[in-house]
Amino acid sequence: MINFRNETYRCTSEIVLGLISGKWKIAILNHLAQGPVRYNELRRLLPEATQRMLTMQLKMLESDGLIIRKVYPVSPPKVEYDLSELGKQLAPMLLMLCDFGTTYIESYPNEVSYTNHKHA
Amino acid sequence: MINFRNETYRCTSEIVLGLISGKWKIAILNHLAQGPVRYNELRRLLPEATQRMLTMQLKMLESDGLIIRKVYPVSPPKVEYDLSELGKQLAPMLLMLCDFGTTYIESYPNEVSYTNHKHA
DNA sequence: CGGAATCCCTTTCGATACTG
DNA sequence: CAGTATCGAAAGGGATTCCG
Repeated sequence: MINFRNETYRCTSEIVLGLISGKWKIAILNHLAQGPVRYNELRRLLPEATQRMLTMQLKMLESDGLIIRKVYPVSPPKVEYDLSELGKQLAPMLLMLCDFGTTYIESYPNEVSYTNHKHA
Repeated sequence: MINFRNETYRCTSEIVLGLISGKWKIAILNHLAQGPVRYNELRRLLPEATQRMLTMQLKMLESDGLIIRKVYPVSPPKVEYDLSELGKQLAPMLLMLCDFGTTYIESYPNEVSYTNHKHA
């Protein structure tokens, strides 16, 4: 058994699930993989995320050490989010998750469909 | 965008998170990786899981096609759970999750401790 | 033996409005 | 520009009891 930050886990994989589980975390990490992004640009990239949720997910990713929040002391304010070194190491794992997901849905072809956008 | 079973996803990895997120799913899958297990043996292996939760997680894994529930029409009843072919394909991915988890907690050595068991 | 049913609490998430 | 604050709904999970 593993005790980490006052929680008990049976496998380190359970810790990782906690790191990336959250409505927008994967989407955020995938965007940051292309390079640093400003807050409002993230809002534009994830139009269905409420401001509250986006901020919450960013705060969790930051406090878990996966991303870095950089504040530029200018006016108007400028805040940029970027992957940390730890966050960059996530890449191959996220890729495997995608790969299995793709394999998985191919087992259920008539339950899948694709759309370019979903306008709320 | 991907539509799968009436849900919208931005990446197939988000689907996978849904498959394995749940209090006991990882633990169940890890045990089943050693071979088929009966219901009450799972209860013994996961003493902290309530009967209700264990049953719920098993039902989800089964309806998602990752495990197979085999009922033997004998008395007393005998039910065995086993990995499906899809479930067996999870192995390398789960291993990567473990690996990243191990790497991750090594970045925070003084927030980790280990115990053999946790007796409720 | 292998569950299902009920009740309740906690966490997560959405909608909306406001701010330095 | 980049957030907070407040309220309430929904989903996840625990405790307990009952059943074929």
